[in-house]
Amino acid sequence: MQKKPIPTVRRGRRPGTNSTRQAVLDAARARFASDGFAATTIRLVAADAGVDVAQVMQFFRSKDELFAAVMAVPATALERFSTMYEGPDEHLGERVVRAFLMAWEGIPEESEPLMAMLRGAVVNDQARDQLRGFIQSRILAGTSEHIGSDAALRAGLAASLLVGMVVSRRIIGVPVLVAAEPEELVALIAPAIQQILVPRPTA
Amino acid sequence: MQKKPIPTVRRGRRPGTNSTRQAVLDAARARFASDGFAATTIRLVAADAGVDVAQVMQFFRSKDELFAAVMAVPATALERFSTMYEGPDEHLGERVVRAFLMAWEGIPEESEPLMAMLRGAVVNDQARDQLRGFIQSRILAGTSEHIGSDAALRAGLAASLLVGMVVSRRIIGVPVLVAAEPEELVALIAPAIQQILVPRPTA
DNA sequence: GCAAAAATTCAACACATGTTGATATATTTA
DNA sequence: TAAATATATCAACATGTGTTGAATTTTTGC
Repeated sequence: MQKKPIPTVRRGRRPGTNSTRQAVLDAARARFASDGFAATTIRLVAADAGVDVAQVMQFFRSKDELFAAVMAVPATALERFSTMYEGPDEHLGERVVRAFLMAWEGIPEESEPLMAMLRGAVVNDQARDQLRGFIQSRILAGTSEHIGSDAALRAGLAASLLVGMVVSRRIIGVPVLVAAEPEELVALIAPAIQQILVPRPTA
Repeated sequence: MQKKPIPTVRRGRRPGTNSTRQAVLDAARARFASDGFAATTIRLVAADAGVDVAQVMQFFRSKDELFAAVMAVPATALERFSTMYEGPDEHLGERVVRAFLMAWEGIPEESEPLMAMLRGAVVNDQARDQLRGFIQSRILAGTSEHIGSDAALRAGLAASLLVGMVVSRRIIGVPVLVAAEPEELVALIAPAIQQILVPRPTA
């Protein structure tokens, strides 16, 4: 008797260095960003990463923790966000709009977690909490000196409107918005945001 | 031998008039609006309506068709929408913002289908298509005379921003926006929308 | 060198979901 | 009144999902 005829895939640990965990995380990030939380199945992520399903559970303990790991990344993206508020002047609106567009349309490593958060916010508490915090504090953090007593409302409002733009462009896929050049969008939206953030007429 | 001891619930058709179909539709509208498409199960809708699961399938043939039936209603809400553009003048932005707020915060029969559309748009093609059409054409339809060559982009953009406001207020639940009075929101956003819709400075 | 730990696959469970078929009662139609 | 149709319940199936446990191989720590 011979051994098993053709062991299609070897069973145990594979030789060499193991980069599987990162592969799983990358696959998950892409899936959560493009398919949303509910439609992303662990089996699909595993297949994308070329790994068994149980591996995903081994590294990250549950689907929720995998999602948390994916969304932990935006912390990086958000730092870059903050620096974009430096240089206080009357072009605040323009800088804010640019920051949003760049954050959501930059390199996948940074934009995908944001998309995952956005898509997930409808179904997943974790994502909704994170997005809520993002909307409420992101602009306010960088501009508190500029605005008056209703600063929080104005900042939250501005962020909300910009989230609407991103949603329409990246999730809903409204043709005119998808087709528009980023600079075209900046030119149209910046004055509006400026007007919301800075009480006085555009100056 | 007696008959069955206690037939807890009678089996066949019940006497009198049947309002079940409407009850199911109402329950579905409320569920889709508050829980979204994926999280709304047919069993839950049936329970809300006090009906067996199979009834739901009997009346509407599938979950998708039930959702379609729910979203067919906004046609009504959208007519009301159109009339709000009458009276062309420089307060266009204000009227548009008010129209959005009223549509999404009015009576449940009209606002719930819109919420269902919004929540569903992330997961369901049907909802996404409808929302896309809504964003692209709703404002444009009532304002084409006012704006210039890039009318479509400006209209789509304005609608997108307003959708962002509704999403933040009704779905994400951003505290400052939830707490704000509608008129407060109108006062802050209207000038911004006006500026986007009408190229010239606010006049 | 050897035992413990880590990485990997396979098989299966438990559960929820959309959907269907059989059956029973009421209403409507012929 | 008899047949056809509409409304209602129940039980079950097929499928997909997150999750778990056992088995197998490699690497690592002592």
